[in-house]
Amino acid sequence: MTSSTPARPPGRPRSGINDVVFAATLSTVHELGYARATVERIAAAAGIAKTTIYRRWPTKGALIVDCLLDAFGPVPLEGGSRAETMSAAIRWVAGKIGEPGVGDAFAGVFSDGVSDPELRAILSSRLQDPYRLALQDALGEPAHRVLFFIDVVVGTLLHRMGMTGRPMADDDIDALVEMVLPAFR
Amino acid sequence: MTSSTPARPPGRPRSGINDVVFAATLSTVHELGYARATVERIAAAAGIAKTTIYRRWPTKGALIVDCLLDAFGPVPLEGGSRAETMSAAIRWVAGKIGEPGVGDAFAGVFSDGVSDPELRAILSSRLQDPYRLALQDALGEPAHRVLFFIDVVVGTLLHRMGMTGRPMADDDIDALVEMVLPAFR
DNA sequence: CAAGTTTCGCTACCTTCGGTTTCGAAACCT
DNA sequence: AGGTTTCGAAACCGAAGGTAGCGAAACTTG
Repeated sequence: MTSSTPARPPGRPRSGINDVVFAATLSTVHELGYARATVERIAAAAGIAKTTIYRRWPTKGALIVDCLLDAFGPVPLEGGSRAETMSAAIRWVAGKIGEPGVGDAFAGVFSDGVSDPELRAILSSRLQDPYRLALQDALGEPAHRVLFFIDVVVGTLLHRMGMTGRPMADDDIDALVEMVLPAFR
Repeated sequence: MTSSTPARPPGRPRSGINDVVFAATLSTVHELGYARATVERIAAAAGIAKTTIYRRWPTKGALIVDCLLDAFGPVPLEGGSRAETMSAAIRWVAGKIGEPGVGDAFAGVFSDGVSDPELRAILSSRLQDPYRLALQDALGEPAHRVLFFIDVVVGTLLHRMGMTGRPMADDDIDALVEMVLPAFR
């Protein structure tokens, strides 16, 4: 059973700072915006060196994606009607995007991906795919329908965030839910 | 009547290169992506000096916005039923975003605006507002409803473009039209 | 305790890019 | 010809992503 207790590798162990870095990332992005939240500033806010960040994440984009994965966590999909499941998912992602720093970081890394195919691949495979698969399973919809659903919901929320700098208000989220549900009845 | 013939100002006149610059911008963005389409490369593609561009547009973002204004032109809103008007507007913007370079440029400048309030103001006032006002007039909807309509349509199209690198396919545009229309009946 | 291994912090550095400055040459009007 | 403005070219600045090198710190194993 040596493989099940994979004896800690030699050398100095990594300090458990991922959570600190994620928190520093969100707060820095929230305070300064995505572009001014440089890796150096994030490192300073986390109380570590910039090189330590680059030792763990290959690029700023990868750091942001991991940070978003940590911030979002799993999508809540407890049983209920299809309409309830979809409504809950929409309100959940809208709430997350409204949390301080999350929406800015999301919109920022999404924007960077527009002109960076490698980042786009990371974004698609690490961030979008897990939720897409969970939704396919919960809703019994084919992949392209779920991708369309994600485009509409996330696209709308990010467009509002990007144009106004603020998350979407609750009554518009209600309108979004009421518009999307009939299309997937 | 001296004011109606505003005697050309003295000095060397500006050469008529705006159209050349716009074309060079779109083709460069299309070939290299938004981030790699540097002002220097755009200028080279247009056969002019970088400083000439900065003499006419204060920032890269302002150049892109003017380029997009030129590329989009006025939204076609000839009379017809509300449904026909909205459907035509959706398909028109989807087609424009699908033109080479336009979608990339739009998504890129939108992304930059996320962390640049000044650019966001330019984007909102010069690009979004004219179309919003035209739609308010044509549809008889209040501002916040038209803004929601724009968030949904443009947000969805840009999210698809940003995640896949390609414009949305026709059948998904059909689904978008069929989802949006009942919400504005 | 000593050797070996890995991570950490720090500093310096490279490259790219947006944007500015400077200057001489060209184009236009009077 | 003289005045005014634009153009192209080149050098330059500052910010930011990302890298390299080094000594010190933190572990494991003998």
